[in-house]
Amino acid sequence: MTFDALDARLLLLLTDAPRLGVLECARRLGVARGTVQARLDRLSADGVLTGFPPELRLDALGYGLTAFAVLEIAQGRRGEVAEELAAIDEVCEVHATTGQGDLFVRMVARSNDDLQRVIDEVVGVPGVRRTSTSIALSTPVAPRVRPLLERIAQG
Amino acid sequence: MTFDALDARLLLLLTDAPRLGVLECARRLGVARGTVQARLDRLSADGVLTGFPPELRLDALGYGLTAFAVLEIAQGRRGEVAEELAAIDEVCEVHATTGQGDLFVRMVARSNDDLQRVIDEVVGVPGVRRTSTSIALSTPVAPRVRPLLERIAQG
DNA sequence: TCCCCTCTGGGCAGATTGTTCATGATGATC
DNA sequence: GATCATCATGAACAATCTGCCCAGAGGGGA
Repeated sequence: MTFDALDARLLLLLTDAPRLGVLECARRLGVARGTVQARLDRLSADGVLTGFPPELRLDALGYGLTAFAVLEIAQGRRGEVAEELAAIDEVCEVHATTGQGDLFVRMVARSNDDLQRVIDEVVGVPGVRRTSTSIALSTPVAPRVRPLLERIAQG
Repeated sequence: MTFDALDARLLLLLTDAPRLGVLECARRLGVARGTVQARLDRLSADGVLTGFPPELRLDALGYGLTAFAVLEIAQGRRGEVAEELAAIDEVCEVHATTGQGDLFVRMVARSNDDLQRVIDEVVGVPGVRRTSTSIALSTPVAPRVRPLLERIAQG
């Protein structure tokens, strides 16, 4: 499985203008249309490119608050707890981590009251021992992959 | 600015099949093509829908390790530190938070050695006081918005 | 040298896009 | 109750793009 500069340039292009057609991509990259099609197919087949999910500004949707929680889990109940967390709509991301905590959770909410409710729900999951939460005040660097792609593209 | 069930259903549809054409969306939603077009335009104009970035599996790209760091920052140097962090390619996300730490960082790396290097780079940013890092062992819930959309769509 | 793989450039029929228009339905305003 | 603005519909148009096919060229490895 290879990933060359052309792949990276293609993905960068699609990052900037994701609903671009194959033909237009080919033009901008200076390659044949079939090449772009083949690359996209291959990237998908290899599992590198898993999709183009819509990127939403949750705050514009009413979910203006983001909070993080570190959960300490009772012995051997991690999987079970993770499942319960996944069932909570406002839980947007869960990682199992090394270190002080066992699970790391990102969640969103509409208001302070709403956040209180979500947090209660999260820490109320059976198997959760100790928790510590903090609220995101701002996001200096929003989730991104661009720099890595640019490096591969020899930007 | 409104966001109704149709908008949510449209976005869900695009979540599942992002490179779907407008016409096909219209068919599946059972509405006229112009309606879908208008909705997409409006969502973009309103800033709710900011794009369709390609979703990559970084591990398939060689970046198999994800780590989190909580940084305590020297008084009044948060902005400055955030800028420095943004300049590090492997830093994929930074949040300013309340609570024990001041900045929360997500980063990726190719290997343990590589991670060591990245961490050194991060904690070496001038203005960073104390740090604590942990490695993501698994990701039970990958970043998602789906449940919230489904709720709005009255799923 | 030969083989394999990829990229290229072309062509084809069929589908899709952006756009515009007139027509209803809905709901708010006066 | 009448009027107006807003939004969805369905249809039409030319232009473009898609998926698919093919033959040929070039580079790398056996």
